[in-house]
Amino acid sequence: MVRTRFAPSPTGYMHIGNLRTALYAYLAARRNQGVFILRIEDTDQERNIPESVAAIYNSLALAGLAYDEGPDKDGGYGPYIQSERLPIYQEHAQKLLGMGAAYCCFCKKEDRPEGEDVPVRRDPCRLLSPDEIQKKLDSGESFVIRQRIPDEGSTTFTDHVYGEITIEHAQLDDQVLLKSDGFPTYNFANVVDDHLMGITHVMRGQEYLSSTPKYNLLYEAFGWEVPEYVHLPLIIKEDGSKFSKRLGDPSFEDLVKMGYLPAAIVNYIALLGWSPGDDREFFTLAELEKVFSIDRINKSSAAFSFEKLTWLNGEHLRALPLEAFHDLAKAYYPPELDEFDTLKISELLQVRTEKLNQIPDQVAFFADVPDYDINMYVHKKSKSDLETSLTILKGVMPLLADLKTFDNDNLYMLLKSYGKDKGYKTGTVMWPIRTALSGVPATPGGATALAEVLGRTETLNRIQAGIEKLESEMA
RNA sequence: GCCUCCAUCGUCUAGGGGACCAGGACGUAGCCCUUUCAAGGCUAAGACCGGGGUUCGAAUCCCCGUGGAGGCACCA
Repeated sequence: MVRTRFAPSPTGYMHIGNLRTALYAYLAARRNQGVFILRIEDTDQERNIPESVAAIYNSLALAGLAYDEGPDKDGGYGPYIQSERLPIYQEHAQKLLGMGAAYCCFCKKEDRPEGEDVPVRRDPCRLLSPDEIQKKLDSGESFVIRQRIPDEGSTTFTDHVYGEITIEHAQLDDQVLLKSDGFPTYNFANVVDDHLMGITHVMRGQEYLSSTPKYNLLYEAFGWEVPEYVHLPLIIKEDGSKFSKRLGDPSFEDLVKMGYLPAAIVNYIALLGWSPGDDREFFTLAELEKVFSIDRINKSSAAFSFEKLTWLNGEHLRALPLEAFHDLAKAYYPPELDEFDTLKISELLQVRTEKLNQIPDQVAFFADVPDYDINMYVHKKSKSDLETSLTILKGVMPLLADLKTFDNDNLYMLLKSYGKDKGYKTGTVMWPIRTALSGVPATPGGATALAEVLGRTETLNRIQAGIEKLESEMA
């Protein structure tokens, strides 16, 4: 039985790399009919940000990553919040102390050598005699519990992504297991909980690769089975730097606010570091659950491309049923659009929208024709100039007023044959009409589609306004 | 400083000794379609970091170099 977990610490927002770790852990579980667990790692009292727990739940829900066990979903392995498991860590730390695999350290935090190039350190407290330790304990001196790393030898493990890794013990610090405030460190809590919760596959960022032997030493000290490791490559920005909230890089929730569909984001990040092996790129979460496989995860870090995400978002938008797209688009329509058939507008928009938040700009002209330059009537490819525009707008007015059924098909037939009669190519007729109706160079849909949405009255008004503009400004 | 990892088009990637004068996608350019813009179709430019091996044969295996990244906290 495969059991995976997503174990975020509530210290900020859910960034892209976190979400992908969650996604892969989720997919690995689903793919193997396993169990996906959410565990909150709130062991850092200082960095905890209570609101970010809500962000975690929200992001997971948005992404559709449903967990089988978690703080609000007991599966018999709880509690699933580390701050509620303190006695468990205490007990296990004592066990380690008893075995000599750990020791008490009374050094102060400030004693640690400063600087960028900190050498591997063997703590002086290792050498304290039992008497000395007892004396310090009795005097109430604060202390931490450190792991006793063997001086000699090395540890080798096999990672599913990176293969066999060997680290010399001399490279490993005597890391702190239990802090002086009684809280465990990530390193310790993680090992204890992963074992107690029966995690079979530990999925986490590549940054843990070289400290993994410390974890294995702990597993071995307890006599526990070491889990399978799946270390994931980093996600970076296109300039090679890391994502950083400080520099304004968007979180998952930010991306959603920017008009990206959660489904598209999930699809995109699934592809950052993993590929299906064929040329397919469009996947729903349900489809990913069927094809995901750990052994197709890549080793090298991947750059996040907003351009490609935007394209994929467009693909997802277009794949939506019209009604679903409409429901999403509605939120971006200005209130003035209510007088029109917004479903029809959505239909025009769907194939031309890559990001939801571009919609307001795309539809602004429906509410109001902007003040545009008269030269917008000039378009070489359509063989449109000021004179033809004026002539055509005037010539077309009575025909539009008389048209029985004012819809796209009939408008198109009418205007096309008008052009044929007068010796204009269709584009020459359509250009000035579309311009008069919109006042913008690019519109979602052509002249007749816009006219249908605007309706006969508004269409005639706008064309009349166009005629007047041309007449006054051509003089 | 020490340790570990990584290295194919600008970007995401396929490739795991011969099927590769390296395939797909985004982006870019051009053409087609066309009622503007999109969408769609077609085409083009664009990469195996360098050097040594191993082999009949290397993008694929090994070594060295170079470049990049990560780790070395009472942070996770």
